[in-house]
Amino acid sequence: MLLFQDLRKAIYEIVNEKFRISENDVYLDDTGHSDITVRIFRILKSPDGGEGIIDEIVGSISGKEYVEKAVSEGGYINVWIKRSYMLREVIESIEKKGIYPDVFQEADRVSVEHTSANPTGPLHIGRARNSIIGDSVYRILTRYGYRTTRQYFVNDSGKQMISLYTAYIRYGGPITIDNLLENYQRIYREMETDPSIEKEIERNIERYENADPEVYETLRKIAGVMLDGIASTLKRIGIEFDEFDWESDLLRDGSVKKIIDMLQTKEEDGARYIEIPGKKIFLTRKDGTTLYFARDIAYHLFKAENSEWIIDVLGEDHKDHAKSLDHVLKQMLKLENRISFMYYSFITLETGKMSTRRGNIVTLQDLVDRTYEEALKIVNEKRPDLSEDDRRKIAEVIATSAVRYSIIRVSAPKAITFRWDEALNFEANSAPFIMYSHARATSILEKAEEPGDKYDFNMDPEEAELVKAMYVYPYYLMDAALDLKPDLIATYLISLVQKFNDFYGACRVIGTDPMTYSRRIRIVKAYRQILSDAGSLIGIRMLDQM
RNA sequence: GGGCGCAUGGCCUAGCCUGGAUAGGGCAACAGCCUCCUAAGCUGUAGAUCAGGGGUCCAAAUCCCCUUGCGCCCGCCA
Repeated sequence: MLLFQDLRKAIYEIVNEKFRISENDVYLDDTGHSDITVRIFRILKSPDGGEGIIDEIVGSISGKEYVEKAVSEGGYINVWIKRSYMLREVIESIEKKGIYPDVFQEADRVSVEHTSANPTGPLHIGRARNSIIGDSVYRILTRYGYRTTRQYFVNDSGKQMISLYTAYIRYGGPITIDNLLENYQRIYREMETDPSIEKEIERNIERYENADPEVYETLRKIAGVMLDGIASTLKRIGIEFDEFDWESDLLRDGSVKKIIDMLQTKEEDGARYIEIPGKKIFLTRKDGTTLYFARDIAYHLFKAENSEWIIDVLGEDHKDHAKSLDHVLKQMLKLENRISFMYYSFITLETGKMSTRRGNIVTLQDLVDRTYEEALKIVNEKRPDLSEDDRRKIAEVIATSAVRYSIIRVSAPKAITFRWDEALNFEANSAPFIMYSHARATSILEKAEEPGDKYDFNMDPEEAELVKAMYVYPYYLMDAALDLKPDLIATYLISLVQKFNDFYGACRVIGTDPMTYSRRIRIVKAYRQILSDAGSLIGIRMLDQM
């Protein structure tokens, strides 16, 4: 089986044999000039290049069985791949293996750590960007053939968490998300005028690190309730974890202490720190309690035991932290695992930054709920023929897919200003736009009879374009996986759906002659399969009707 | 003050790493398309000094430098 990337490589080698070029000079063209373009400015300019050699190269490329034609135009050789070849590759893979492509297989184990939000309150949409990016990366790498583990590092021993605990002790009330959150916001307000609170928190940190069972048990219970809230909201949009790794476990089994002893620490007022180029990094406070950096080193060494490739999804505020961490792990501790940090910019509201402590947040829960209400309204309008239960189920799938799509479609380094009207737009460039085409494709197949075994390749232009868009899927999958760019899948999906919509408008399936019918049914089946495959990578669930 | 990131039609966004053929989409606007597989769709019109300036190159949205604006960081917080 030759995928697009194999063809590209083969053509590169043909050209490179005659004249040294860069691999980047052979690329997927999406401007309509060709399928694969070879840039030959360098050859034309060269004294030993020129027309003769170009003709020879064009001749060799034309000779390949999958090449429709190759022509030199201006500074390019435009290569067209046979659509029949593309169609056969896609259809055979799907009919024989049930999936396209089926060739990816990687030996390495990958740890994807994402979310890892302090369980001090419900997840807001800024934090949810972390989860959505992380889960998409997990899905893409898994599809690409890696053995992946999703990990959440639960901070139950930092100052914020102890503050939450201290607030609970001071103000009481039930251990519920609402009450704990109210207490948490209250303690930060009162801390401003009452310095004794700070002291109380410090004492509790010390008690916690010294495994005072009273503090430990209550705090784990509090963290558990908060974490359950976060986890169940995430589960609603299809995000789950393989492991919840608790900071306090690393504290209790001595691994944090071991790390601190291993490093060449210096002291200042009893606080231990290390020096890396340009800065001091404190690992402990003067009272001996540990700091996040120390615990994070221990955590990364823990992850490194089971994964060759460690991926952290982090907010842009963690860039310096991660850079220092990377230095310590690789330079000082000689860790050889591959480590990738993915950064994303924040989501802000039109009214400004979000803050759990101050309470001005849009939670993921709010967003999904409101998106669901909006989706339900539209489904009720469009499909009064369906049962209420069906309409609710459809609205739920639309809402969860739409929320994920609206966040993943923007590349990670770009800041997002959240606007309700944009979040609730279900037209083109949204998950419902993608899902709708799946429902239409399904509808055709439901009405259709089984086609014959034979089909021909006399495709209309819109069919041929759709076939190319499907054939090229592995190429985008590869880029998204290796460059860690889940947003590429969103871009790909939209272009694929647009090609299907063109096909749908221009080409009848049902009621055509047997050979055409047989081919088009196969195309629609393949499309449906590839669409839900690619959609699932970014958490879009397909519906058979909507 | 130092560091990192971002800037593309009224609005949102792709392309930038790896420089090359008319800068792709979408929203909003305007004009059309349902006796035909779901109109959450499709077709067309209009709209862009690719933040500004300089440089490198046969060729710059893309690479380099400067400037401006915005976001983030510079804790014995995480």
